[in-house]
Amino acid sequence: MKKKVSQKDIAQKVGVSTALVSYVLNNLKQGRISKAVAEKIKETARELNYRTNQIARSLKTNKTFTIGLIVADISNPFFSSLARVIEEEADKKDYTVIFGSSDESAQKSWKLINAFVDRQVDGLIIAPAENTEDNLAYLREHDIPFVLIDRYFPDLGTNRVSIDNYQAAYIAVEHLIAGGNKRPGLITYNTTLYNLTERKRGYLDALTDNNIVFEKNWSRELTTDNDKTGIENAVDDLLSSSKPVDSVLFASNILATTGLKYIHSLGIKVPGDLAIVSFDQMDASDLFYAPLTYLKQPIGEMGQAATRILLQNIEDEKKIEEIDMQAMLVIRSSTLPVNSIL
Amino acid sequence: MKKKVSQKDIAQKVGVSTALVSYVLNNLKQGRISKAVAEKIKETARELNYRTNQIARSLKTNKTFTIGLIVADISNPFFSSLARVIEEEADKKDYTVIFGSSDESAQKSWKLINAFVDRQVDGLIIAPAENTEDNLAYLREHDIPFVLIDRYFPDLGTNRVSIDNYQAAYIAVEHLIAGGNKRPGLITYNTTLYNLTERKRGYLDALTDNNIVFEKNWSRELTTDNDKTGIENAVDDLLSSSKPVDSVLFASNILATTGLKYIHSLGIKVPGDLAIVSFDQMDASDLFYAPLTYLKQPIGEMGQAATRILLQNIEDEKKIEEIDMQAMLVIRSSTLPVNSIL
DNA sequence: TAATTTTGTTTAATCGATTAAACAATTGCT
DNA sequence: AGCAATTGTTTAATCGATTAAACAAAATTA
Repeated sequence: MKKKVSQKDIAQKVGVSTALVSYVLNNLKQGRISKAVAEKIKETARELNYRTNQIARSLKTNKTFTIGLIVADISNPFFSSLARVIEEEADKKDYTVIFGSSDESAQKSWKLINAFVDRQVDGLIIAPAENTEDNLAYLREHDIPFVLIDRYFPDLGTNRVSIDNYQAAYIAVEHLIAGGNKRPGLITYNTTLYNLTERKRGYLDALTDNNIVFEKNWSRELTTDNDKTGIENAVDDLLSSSKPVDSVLFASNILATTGLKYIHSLGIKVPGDLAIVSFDQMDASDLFYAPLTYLKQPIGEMGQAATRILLQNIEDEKKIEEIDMQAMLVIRSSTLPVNSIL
Repeated sequence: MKKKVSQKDIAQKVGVSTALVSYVLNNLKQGRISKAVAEKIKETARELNYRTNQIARSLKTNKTFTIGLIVADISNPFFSSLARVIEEEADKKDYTVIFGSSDESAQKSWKLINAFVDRQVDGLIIAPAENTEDNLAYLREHDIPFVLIDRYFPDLGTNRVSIDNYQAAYIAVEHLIAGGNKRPGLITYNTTLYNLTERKRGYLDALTDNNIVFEKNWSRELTTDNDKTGIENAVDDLLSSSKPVDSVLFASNILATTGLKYIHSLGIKVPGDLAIVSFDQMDASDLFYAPLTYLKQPIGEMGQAATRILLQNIEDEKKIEEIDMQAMLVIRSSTLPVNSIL
């Protein structure tokens, strides 16, 4: 095997010190170095296929040009789309991304953060799991820049990029009500994650503001592991009460996909028997006979903003940015007004 | 901010040399070190919240416990699912994954490989783009272990994990023919990537072996950028000839999703007017009135195998493994026999 | 011409860990 | 007691780059 070429090798071949090699390859000390020597060094570097050892450089410069990305699950299309955008934005500034999935577990989260910090990442983009405030406090104490994405802790005042989930859920439910639905249900997760509590709050307030009295069995909160039977039971619950819901808001793409498959298998007519709105884009529903009305998150902009903020924090200013974006309600057949159906 | 704690800090506090600290923290020189000192060092490390600087360690040990993952597009569910598995397997052995999307471009691929190698990754898992044989030759020359996934170059004899694409396409087309279809079409990519040429070969051979003479306008090859109009035109082409196809095999999940949406919008009945088989699992079609018959790749096992082989190659043996797995034909309504429909 | 600047390059410390080799102090053996 | 083996710890080199500071030679200035 070809063993790795170091600056020392170049220095020896050209007959100069390694300092000079370093200066030339980094275009430093511009006015000082003789053009001839500089050229010879560059040429030799090319010739030997020299590549700088980033590990060595990082040790000295204390900069790795690497950022860590922690999401709940990289195989979830929402997060993998974010990852794609983040990767691209990072790449533009020559940063590389290392990633990990927390599975919504505070413990895994902590493990990942440590693994990344041990690797001296320059910063992190995190979709934080529940009860990970201490993780963030740790990062803060150690002056490691980070940006939260999707969820956040309103009390912490950290960098963050998210949508206004209250508002999103609110308009979704208003839309359902406007369409003639009198008993909108909610299927969400049992969690204190802010994005989801906000979704629930938006749902409840939309009911109240429209003079609808919320009934306890209109809503179900599931474990975050997206257990299929759990979701199916929740659907059953909402539909089997004596006064079943006439519409549902699903609080995530996975809930909606799984729930919809089940609803479909039960032969329930959408939107006739049940109107449906979901969070997040999903290919899955484009082919359903009644494409779902959904809340579209601006994933591209979120990823770009998060990366921009992180890199700014890394490179210089320590200004904290809290960015709220708007989700867009994309109206399709799954919520066609009840009247227009009959 | 709390500045970082090094072994030196521990050494000073305890009053010993850094060598001793290193030995203790790595559980080396077991019999030699006095229990008391060892305990004190460990305790002080805990107390100071010491974390080892992996960059420094890597420089010395020439090992980063990092692997690079290069796929065509991390936001493609096929690849993000693979990524998830790889991440988990890697994590079990304390490896971290850095990733990048090549967009099927040899140039981006090369850029990514260099970025990763500069960061001294211990190895790579790659879904190689077209014309990247030289990239792989480079890795080989430099003794950097890698495993190809999904696609490979049969002449190179590298580590690889893939399915038998010829066989997969073959059984899919046989299934179409057995169902009464006489003019199966193919929508695939215009590429020399082995997995796709194999799919085409399987398609053609299945026709021949069943005494069906392939006609040129049964198949379309598209650019790998998954351009929507391109896909729609291809569907138009296959369906608009004087003797249109009666069934289609889509060579990827994206082609199938996009194609199916279009077919649906045209009001074409599946499988009545057109039977459909696609490669790869897609939520998207579960909700279609005729769930698609598809070729299911064993993503979990592929990811596990790839990671296992890579780590083995990294840690010791240099044995080359070429693994072919089987895709499973999952038969659903989109290919119900023509007769049973009429 | 002597003193000063400028130009071109080298020296050597450093980043934070690892680790072979050296060393000193005990302990064991005969 | 005398020598070897064992135990406990330190010294110092090293990984590959960066970079402040030193130095020597050439060019400029007075």
